[in-house]
Amino acid sequence: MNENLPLKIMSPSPTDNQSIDQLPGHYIRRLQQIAVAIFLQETEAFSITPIQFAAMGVLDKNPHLDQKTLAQTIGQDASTIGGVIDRLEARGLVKRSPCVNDRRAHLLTLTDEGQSLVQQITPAVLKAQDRILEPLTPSDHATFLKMLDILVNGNNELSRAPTISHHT
Amino acid sequence: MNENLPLKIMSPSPTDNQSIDQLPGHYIRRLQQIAVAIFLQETEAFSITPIQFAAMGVLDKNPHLDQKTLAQTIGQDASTIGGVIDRLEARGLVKRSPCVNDRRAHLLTLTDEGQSLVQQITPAVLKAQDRILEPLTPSDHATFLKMLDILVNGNNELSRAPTISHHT
DNA sequence: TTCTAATAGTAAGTATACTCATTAATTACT
DNA sequence: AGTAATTAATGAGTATACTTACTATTAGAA
Repeated sequence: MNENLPLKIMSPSPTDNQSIDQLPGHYIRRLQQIAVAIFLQETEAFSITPIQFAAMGVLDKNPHLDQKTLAQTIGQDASTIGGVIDRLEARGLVKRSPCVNDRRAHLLTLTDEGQSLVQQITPAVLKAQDRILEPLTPSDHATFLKMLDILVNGNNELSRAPTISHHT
Repeated sequence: MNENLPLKIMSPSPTDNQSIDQLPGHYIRRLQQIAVAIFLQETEAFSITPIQFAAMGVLDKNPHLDQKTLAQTIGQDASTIGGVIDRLEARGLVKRSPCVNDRRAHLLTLTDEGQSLVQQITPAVLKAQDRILEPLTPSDHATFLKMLDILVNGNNELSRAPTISHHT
């Protein structure tokens, strides 16, 4: 009869269904969306994405890094980082230079403009991080970060782009 | 002199730099990558993505949902869900039918094949969720999920695709 | 009731994030 | 030394995930 009524008219909250709401994967995805949204809000004036900032932050501390090592450092696929660097290079924030020791590799360095941008944007990035955790009590911040660390490092080898380990 | 040496030769661990490792946003992104990787591993035989499963799971419990409501339910943008449904429809798992009450809207329903797939894949999905949390002690599972819930719901309005609330 | 505002869905554009395949260069092995 | 295996980077292809703009439709207000 009312077969073609949109459900929201009959039931205002399809979120009542349990299967989605209880899956950690779903919450993790939502939190990631929110973290990105907050980051973009706080850094709006700079037109920078979280990944672009992560890449520039690593290059700021480690100039002359090759793309592969940069990708591993921030937990990224080699072919993803290529596009990220393309965009940063197009904006004049990063420079690719040939590596004399390995002519396959390109070494990456921040330009002066790139270094300046990292300095300018850092306070906004830190504020974004605070805002993400704000709903938790201060004492829970450390607990949550600790658990994130355990989960990421405990599952590290399962990721498609495992972060470099020290092999001590 | 060694200006063009790749850094990994000079220093085996660019991950030593602190700025990235301490940012919760970075850890959240890494955990999301890992959660997707585990999901895809466990459900490999079905060629389904986390978002596709989330959409089908909601439609399984709530047939005749319109796209907008579905998108809000799983915390997704309206234009993203269009492509997701396109792909599910192309595989014959979901059917779009016109809504007689609102000719702008399309109502979504799982096909028999879609329902069957949800049933078949659910155990693998649940196993994937367990694997994500495995590095934590069992008692920490609940704590972590509780914190995720606080963070997601506490920041919900900041997301680009806020989940429907009940307006009680 | 007609004109306007809001809404559902789509489309185009950008940016991750992965896959597999390819190319070029290097390393390892015979 | 010469061949084989490995590696760094790129390119094509797919799938989120967002933006703004656009169309069609509906709802509301003068």
